[in-house]
Amino acid sequence: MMVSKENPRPGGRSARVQAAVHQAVREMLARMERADVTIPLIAQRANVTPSTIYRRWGDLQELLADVAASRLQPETEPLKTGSGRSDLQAWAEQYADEMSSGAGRQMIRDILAVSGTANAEKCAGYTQQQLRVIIARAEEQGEAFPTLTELMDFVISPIMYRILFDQVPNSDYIHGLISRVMSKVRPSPETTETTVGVSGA
Amino acid sequence: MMVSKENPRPGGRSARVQAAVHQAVREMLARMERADVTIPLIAQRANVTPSTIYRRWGDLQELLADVAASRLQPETEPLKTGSGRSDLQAWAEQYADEMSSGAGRQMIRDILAVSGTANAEKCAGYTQQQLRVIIARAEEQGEAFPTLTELMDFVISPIMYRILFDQVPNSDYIHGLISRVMSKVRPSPETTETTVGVSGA
DNA sequence: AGCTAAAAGCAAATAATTTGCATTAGTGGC
DNA sequence: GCCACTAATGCAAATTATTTGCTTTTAGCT
Repeated sequence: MMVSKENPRPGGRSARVQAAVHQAVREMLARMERADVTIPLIAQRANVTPSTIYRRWGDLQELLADVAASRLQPETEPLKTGSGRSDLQAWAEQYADEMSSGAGRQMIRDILAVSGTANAEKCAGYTQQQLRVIIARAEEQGEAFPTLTELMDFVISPIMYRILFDQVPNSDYIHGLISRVMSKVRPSPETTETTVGVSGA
Repeated sequence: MMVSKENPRPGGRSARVQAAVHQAVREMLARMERADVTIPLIAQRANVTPSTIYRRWGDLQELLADVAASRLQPETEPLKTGSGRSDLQAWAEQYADEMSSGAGRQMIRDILAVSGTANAEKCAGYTQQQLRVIIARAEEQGEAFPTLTELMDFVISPIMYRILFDQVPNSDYIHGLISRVMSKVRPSPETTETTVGVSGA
């Protein structure tokens, strides 16, 4: 059988505890200052003993990262808006909005704060999944379209950098990124620049 | 007078305490597991009482972020290698190396982990400072060269994204990014795409 | 030199974290 | 379906980190 590598024993109670703790964290993050969120308080709200949380997650950072990663999982496919390009524009704007909101920003930070990269990779994986859907649709319709690597490098990365280091990217900025990456598409049938591809997976 | 906005009273003792604490943190990060670095231990090594650290920095995360930000300040100008492009290539490779090393990665994470964006902005500011030097040199020699915004968006951002979310960028990858951003230079004298510029500062 | 207040030290009080042991409740064998 | 097995949780004591009121030191100023 093997349900998954994680949770050696995912049956009833463990799952309930995990759900209760996650929900407690989400509620508390919504209702109070993040600095006031502590493991003992979370435990109390989740009707769980603190040592359970310490044993399962280790510390607050890891727990917050775990919760954030699960919240960043997209629940819907990118909207169909008519063309690959406009799908991309609409999706990227929503992505930037969600990520640059106070809550979104904090979730990314929580994910990046822990030393293990598992959550961060999961997060990037979600993004790539969404982009692949858009790419596949565009190609199905015969549109020339950037590769996944190009989109990650020249649309997602600049947006994320600004969110993390600078200021929030607005809609015009995103439009500019997309214009630029689209204009590069199909520069010539066989061409230079195979060096960019590193994508893997 | 007004020495700076920070440190209302930067004279002798405060400065000594700050230096001792910073050095203690650097030494401990070099010598032990980060999970074992605690404020009481830092205080002991710096010959300072823990409450001093708590009052000045608040908590361990803020202290680590402060130390990391000060360590990321570049100490030298980008090397001159002959052309703007090769300056950029050399500098970007070194930047990526430093940032993707275990220590560099951790410093970025420490900086991003705190809610205030002051340290993150400082860090991005350092990068821009270095790039401006390269740009100025290139333009002085009449080379066509990308703008600061273009370099941040299409060279730095992809590198940083990979470091944070994915895997370390290698030299070929960076070369590809630079080729691409250079190939876009001077598409036409007066041109479209004024929408990309948001740089500020 | 002397005054003032910011910064640091000290120690007691509070809160978080760790840990050993007891209990509960999934999982698989029968 | 019952039983044995063991992972996961609960509980409470011990440890460690953090906060806080008060005192002492010392930089900055006149």
